[in-house]
Amino acid sequence: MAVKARERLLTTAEDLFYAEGIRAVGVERILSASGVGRASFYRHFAGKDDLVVAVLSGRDERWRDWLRSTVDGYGRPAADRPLAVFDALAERFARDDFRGCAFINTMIEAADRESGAHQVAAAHKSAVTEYLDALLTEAGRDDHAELAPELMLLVDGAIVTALREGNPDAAVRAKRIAEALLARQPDPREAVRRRLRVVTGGMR
Amino acid sequence: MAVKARERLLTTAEDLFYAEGIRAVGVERILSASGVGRASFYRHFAGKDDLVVAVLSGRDERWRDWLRSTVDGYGRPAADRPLAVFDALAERFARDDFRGCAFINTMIEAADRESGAHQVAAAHKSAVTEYLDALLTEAGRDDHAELAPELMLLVDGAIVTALREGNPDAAVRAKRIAEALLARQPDPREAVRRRLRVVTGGMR
DNA sequence: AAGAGACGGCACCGATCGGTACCGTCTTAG
DNA sequence: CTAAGACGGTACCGATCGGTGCCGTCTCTT
Repeated sequence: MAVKARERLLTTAEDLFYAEGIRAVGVERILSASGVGRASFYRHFAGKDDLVVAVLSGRDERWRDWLRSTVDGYGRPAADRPLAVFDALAERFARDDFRGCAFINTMIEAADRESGAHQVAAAHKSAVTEYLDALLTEAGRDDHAELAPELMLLVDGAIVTALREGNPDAAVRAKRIAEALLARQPDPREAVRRRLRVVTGGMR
Repeated sequence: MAVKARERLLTTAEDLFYAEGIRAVGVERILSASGVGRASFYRHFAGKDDLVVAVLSGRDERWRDWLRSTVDGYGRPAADRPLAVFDALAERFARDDFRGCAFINTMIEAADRESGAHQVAAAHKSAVTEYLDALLTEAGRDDHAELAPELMLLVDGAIVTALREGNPDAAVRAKRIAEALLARQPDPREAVRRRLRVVTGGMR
């Protein structure tokens, strides 16, 4: 066996789900495309839902590894790395099989928030937000806690826009917005609060 | 007949499609929920695809009417109206049946760009972008042509984020980003180009 | 060489998909 | 009052959905 059945199922399903949507792809399609027998499929996975969760979990891990290594690969100083995220996105958007964010797509397709697929997708977005927070912190931004969700909104907006327009322009557009955001004069009241927090650090 | 069958089909289908997704809702569900007979459905619509396009077209028109009248209803000066869009969004996000943007959802669900549903959805987004452009122009922004797609990216980002987080916070977040964006120092080269365009206006 | 486990193929299940045909009823306009 | 048309109900169609069971083969390990 060149490649194990389980692996073939995962990669085939990931490609089909991403390209056409989870609901649009039946088990039969995955079986014939992967060359795996029907019985073997149900030996490896409890059912389609189980496969979906496994596919998304794998993609989550690999996607975040890709982002981290791509941003690191640019070799820019820490201060520039938050913006470099949008350069990485531009690479993604230019791929000819780009079909948006698999996790956003899943949260929209799997309307039920309790479903396993929906929760894996939600967890992915939280993890990426945390990564942005870390990048901002390493860049020395005191306002990282406010900026991270704002950058995340720009990331998701860029992804949806790129999908909608069918070209990668949205990445540079989002980067320009992020530049304006990072250049923003911090709210003076917030700044005072932050300074106080440092001075009284740890006190209660 | 209190309400005509066609109307009941459209409103019922719109609710179900928006709440659960187009693919997730079968014709049978729409029929039983609306109380319309199967034959009557196919008398009014060529098929499910036809119904989907009709539903989306209606929603497109009503959604844009709602946005325009809501923004106008705030009674703010023209200069503040672009930002008021995000106040309107906040109202939408707070509705308990909020499930994101029906058109983004459709473009994601209907992966085929050639499908009627996909194209209606794409046209909706273009129309909203034009509306933003008009608001910015009326606000006296020379850079309206660059700003409109940027605001649109923020709108879509806010919608997706609000859906993801399950609360309306993303609206104020996007508004703060938009404020930073509108306060941005215009690119001096762009400003020169704009000034030139005015001076040589209409010349060729 | 032999046994075990992984595998692909296939038949089959009930449920549901989108869609068609026909029929009796109810409303409405002339 | 009557004829026409809109309507709801139902039976039915082939196709596909997710899922189960069995069977023969192929490949490893011992």
